[in-house]
Amino acid sequence: MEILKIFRDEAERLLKSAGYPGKVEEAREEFGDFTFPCFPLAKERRKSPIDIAREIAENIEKSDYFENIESVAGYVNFRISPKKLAKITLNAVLEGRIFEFEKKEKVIVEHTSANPTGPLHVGRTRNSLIGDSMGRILRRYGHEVEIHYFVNDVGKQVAMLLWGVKNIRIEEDNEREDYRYVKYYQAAYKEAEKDPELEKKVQDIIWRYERGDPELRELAKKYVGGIMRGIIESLRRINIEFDEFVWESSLVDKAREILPLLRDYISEEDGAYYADLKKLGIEGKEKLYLYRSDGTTLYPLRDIAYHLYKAERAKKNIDVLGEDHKLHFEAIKRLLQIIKPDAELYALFYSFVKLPEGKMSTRQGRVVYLDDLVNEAMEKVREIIKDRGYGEEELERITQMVAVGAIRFHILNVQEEKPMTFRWENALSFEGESGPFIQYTYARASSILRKVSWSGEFDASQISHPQETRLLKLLAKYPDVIRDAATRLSPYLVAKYAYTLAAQFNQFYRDCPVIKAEKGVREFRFALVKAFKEVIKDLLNLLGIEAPEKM
RNA sequence: GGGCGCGUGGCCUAGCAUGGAUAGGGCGCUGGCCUUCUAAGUCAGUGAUCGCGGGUUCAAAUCCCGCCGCGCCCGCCA
Repeated sequence: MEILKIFRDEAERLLKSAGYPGKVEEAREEFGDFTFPCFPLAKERRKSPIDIAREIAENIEKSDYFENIESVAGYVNFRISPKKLAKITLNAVLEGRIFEFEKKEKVIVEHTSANPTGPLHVGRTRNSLIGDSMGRILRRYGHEVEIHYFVNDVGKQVAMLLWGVKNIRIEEDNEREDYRYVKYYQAAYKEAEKDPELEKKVQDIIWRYERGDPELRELAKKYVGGIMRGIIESLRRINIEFDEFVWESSLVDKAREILPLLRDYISEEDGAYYADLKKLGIEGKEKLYLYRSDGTTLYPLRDIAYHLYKAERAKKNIDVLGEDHKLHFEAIKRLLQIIKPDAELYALFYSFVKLPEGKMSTRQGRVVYLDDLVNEAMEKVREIIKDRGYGEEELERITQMVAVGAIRFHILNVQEEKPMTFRWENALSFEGESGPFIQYTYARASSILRKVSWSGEFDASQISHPQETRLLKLLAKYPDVIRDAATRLSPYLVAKYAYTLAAQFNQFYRDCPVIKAEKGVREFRFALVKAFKEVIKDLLNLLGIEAPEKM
């Protein structure tokens, strides 16, 4: 239910009946809510914009949707009636209608899909958080959403890991599996630097693994499976879960089957096959190899097989991908659509999280692991709330919520394609534009409602304070924000809005006493606080952040 | 070299898709506000040639062209 559209439509209806049909725009607050710039009309009407605006304002019909319509410097400004707004908005929120969107289609969101060669680091986590939040937003928007992780157990990286497991002896301690096994991977790469022959041995592992070599499958089950368990555990700590894990090795046969379907676009070279991207209208690369001359498949082919698998299950597919995948994605999409022309495939690209000293790399051990970030954040939160008289269990619970809130918000609050540099002091900031700020605001609202008993009745005409109106106007934007985030595939829009809304509530909180307000006003404010609480809780949920009643 | 993305106060960031009225926030720094619903809050001050140069327009951070800087991609890796 889009609330502002009701007012926008009314403004445009009034303009039309005044003889000046057109679109209104959002106005800066000091001028009103909607504005109609008259400059473009000046030429055709042979009048100055100022006169046109004045004429409209003088002749326009009155409406109880607007408390004021006036002309200022060539603009016609409309100011929404607070009473009308309060009535529509509060009812929409409190009856839950504001959260309802049209039922849409099935969507698969694939995210993270990190190589299972070691623990998850913060660089990769941006992918996970964007994907997870995107999934939540699409679900809220009415889609039936399924979240996928594509487990890359076939490629060279995993072959390196397995080579390491077989050939390098490492003292294992009691660390979690992902931390234990990554050492084989790192050691194998060190070995590869010294020994150029290793490349061949790894190719042999790839070949045998693809053909289902039992010993290698067994090893992969233990080591790749173990690392995956670690990654899943790390992600679970920050509220991320998946509906389906698709193992790449399970798609090798399917990958071989689809090769002939692409035959018109494929050429052979020494027994290897590649797609001619130029012929497909894709710039940046000529030959995309799909099949090695030794008879093993290459990642692009397996990826097409996977996308075909997904396209058969859902009309719409969204991949969350690092910026390095742009060309690959274009190619995959074209090739997929040759096989299945009605497949709808979209990508949500993001830039890497770097360290001040450069790109994160598991191979080189230059990383900040997600678990370390979570641990640090928890320690810092614990330090802040340890003397607030919470019981042990509650303290741990709040600590966890706030720490995760800080991390998730920090990463989600930036436009996805903007490069990010990880800095501890920023990631662990709990003040200002941060997750804990919003959670704290939620706790304040909860605290008010906890202290009163209220029948649920209220009178919207009791609206009296500008801060009440401001808060309502922002609440009324909720449906537009969700629609934008869902259609533009941009979770950060939700993060920005959540912060703005919380900040607005804090101003209301400062200026408008609720519990001590006189009868009538008090009930109206209860309703407003309750509405804010509902909406901000939903927004936090879309960001994967829990809303603490106390903190 | 070609392609894609990013460039906004000391630092981080919104606005750019759909051009409009003094470019919003946050961090930092300075100074206020707890006898009233949680001070993880709030108020005031500080600080911006919107990378550079042209063009289009009544109007450009926003659109177009050229250039510069940074990142990413251009592999029988994934």
